[in-house]
Amino acid sequence: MTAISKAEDTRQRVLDVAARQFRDRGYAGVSLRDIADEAGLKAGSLYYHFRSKDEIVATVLDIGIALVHEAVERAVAALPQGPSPERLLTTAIRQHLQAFLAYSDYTSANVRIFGQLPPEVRRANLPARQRYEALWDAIIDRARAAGTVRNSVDTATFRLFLLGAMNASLEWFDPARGDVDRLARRYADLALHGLLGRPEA
Amino acid sequence: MTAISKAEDTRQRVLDVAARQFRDRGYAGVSLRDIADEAGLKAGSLYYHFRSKDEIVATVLDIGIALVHEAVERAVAALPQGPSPERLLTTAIRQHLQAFLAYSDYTSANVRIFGQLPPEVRRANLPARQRYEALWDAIIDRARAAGTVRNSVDTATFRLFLLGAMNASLEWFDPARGDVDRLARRYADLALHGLLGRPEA
DNA sequence: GCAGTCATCTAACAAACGTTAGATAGATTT
DNA sequence: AAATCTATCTAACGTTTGTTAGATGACTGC
Repeated sequence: MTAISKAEDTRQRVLDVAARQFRDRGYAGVSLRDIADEAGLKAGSLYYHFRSKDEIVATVLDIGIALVHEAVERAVAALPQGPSPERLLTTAIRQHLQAFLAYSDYTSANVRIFGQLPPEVRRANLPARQRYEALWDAIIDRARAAGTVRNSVDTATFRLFLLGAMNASLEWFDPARGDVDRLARRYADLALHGLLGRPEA
Repeated sequence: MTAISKAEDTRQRVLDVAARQFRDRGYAGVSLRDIADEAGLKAGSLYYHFRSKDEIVATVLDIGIALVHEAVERAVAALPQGPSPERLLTTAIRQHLQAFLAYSDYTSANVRIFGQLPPEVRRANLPARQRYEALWDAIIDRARAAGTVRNSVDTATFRLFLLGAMNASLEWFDPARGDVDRLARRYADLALHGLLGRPEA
């Protein structure tokens, strides 16, 4: 049995509760007493684990990005050499959606409340965001190198378009009632071929 | 000169200020004193114009949806008879993005803070949301009737995909520095033909 | 010039906020 | 058994919250 200290256990429970409450009611809409209540301790005790409310939300943000980043990076690295653009992007899309929706309390902090946080908190998490964007740009450019990507499509534009579409699934998709894999197949198909398929001349 | 009552003028100013502050700091992160300060009156005076803070945010939500709904509906109705799917969807996408970004303080309330609002406020605005979704489904189905839409693509899935991608532009696109029309052309191209264009057999 | 409506103000309310200091009980180490 | 460390609690702090009641001065219609 691995020795998990009581503090670490409590800390994790606090973060889980905080992430879910931030998602539902926003950063300012959740008080430390709300979090403490549901995590089974008193508001003052939170300060044994975190220096401030800002530090709690910053930790939630970091965890959310890290989980998705690792999942996508690992899956793409595990592909056989020289995958087709379809295979490469379908894999990245599936992994993003799976991780994103599996840890949706944490990831939704990044989507829903990032823009409402104190500037210092935002600033601290920007590097992690930019690294994840860079990962996607690299994936898209790798697909482009295989030759079948349309030249008229800009990498950053496509990345913003695709991540926007995927991240919005947080607002309506319920993994308990729908099949994430099927969603991923449909979104990959749309991202790669669009509503119509072949463009006109 | 049309006689705009002083009350109506103040009311509009309050809504403008409230929308922008909600966007930046969330619903609970903005106090009535914050709004009153920037609108040039005292917190208590807000109650001459609105019954509660909830009513202010509900009004902001309504305005945001109504502006975009009307813009898209009007532009689609003004198209010549029997437009091609490309023309129809490109027009709808352009209008959505133009209105969405032009009134971004109001529309971002719908995207950013809707999920964090008290359930009664959410419930009151659901019908307007559903009507806008129905408008898009009608547009997509009309394109489908023209025959060139791929059968494998589901209407609701495409609508969620596309609206998600477009609405995310709120988080990064600055109309003062970029060309909304160009963004619309690129997004329409991606939505219709994807990254690759023609799907494989 | 008077009455009434309009739009705003001041001042207060109880409740809730993030945060801190110091006490406390159980576990671990000496 | 004593001393230390760990994790939590209680109780309070000053500030801010949404909201209300009643006063106030400026316009409007007569």
